[in-house]
Amino acid sequence: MLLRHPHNTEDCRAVSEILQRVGDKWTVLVVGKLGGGAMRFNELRAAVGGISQKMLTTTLRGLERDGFVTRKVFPTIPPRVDYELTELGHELLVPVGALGAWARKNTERVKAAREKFDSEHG
Amino acid sequence: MLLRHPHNTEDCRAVSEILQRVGDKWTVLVVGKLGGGAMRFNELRAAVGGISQKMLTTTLRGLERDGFVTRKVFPTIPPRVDYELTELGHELLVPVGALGAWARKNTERVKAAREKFDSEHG
DNA sequence: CGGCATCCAGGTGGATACTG
DNA sequence: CAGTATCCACCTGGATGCCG
Repeated sequence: MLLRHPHNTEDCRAVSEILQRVGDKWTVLVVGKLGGGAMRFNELRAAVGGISQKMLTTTLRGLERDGFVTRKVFPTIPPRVDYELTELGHELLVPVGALGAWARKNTERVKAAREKFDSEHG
Repeated sequence: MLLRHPHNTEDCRAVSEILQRVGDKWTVLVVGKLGGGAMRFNELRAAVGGISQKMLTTTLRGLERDGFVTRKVFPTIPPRVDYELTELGHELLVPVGALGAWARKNTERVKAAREKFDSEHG
């Protein structure tokens, strides 16, 4: 038998947890932007676009806590804070990027399925 | 080469959308269980565990709408409804499984990072 | 500049009751 | 058995104001 995708409960829970972790509104957008190199707080905010100050702070704190980004404070006036992906953060981008590639490749199929479903169900 | 991952805004949005789509509380659990083959409603509910009737219905409807599962009704008494992954659903499981594999492989690193962060930040 | 504190609207999901 | 309908607690995230 081929090595199939895992479908026992524990593995599914692990998958579910990581997906919920990175599946919030901003996390992958922020991580994606940081994939290009270190950025300052407001620089990152402008690059992501549409994110509130509160949510960028919250998102970055969570990523820092989990070891995906580092936070470097320069005690200057005005203050400067740099955020950068860790090695772990870069590694996370690999499977996330794979999922993204799948998504881009199959948007049309999903869109077609939705239109079919919606037309059939009033 | 630093540009291993896509980090332009459009790609990140696509990734973000699919992650939010499958990043809800139950979707991957349900899809994961269905990866083993077709299942009836209550059978699936017992297999997933802890999911309410309402949420299983909602989750399955969403998956059906997007073309990830099929719903087959047998007009018997009592009624019987089978749910099964489509080809698209099976394909989705590949990148999702990859992310899950990454998650299982790195839980310890994340856990260690969290403990370090929490001990340093009161 | 890069935060934190507060308030609040909307969405998510659980509990319960009812139905063909 | 496999739903639908309703109510409600909680959480996410946006807006605003203040601060070192």
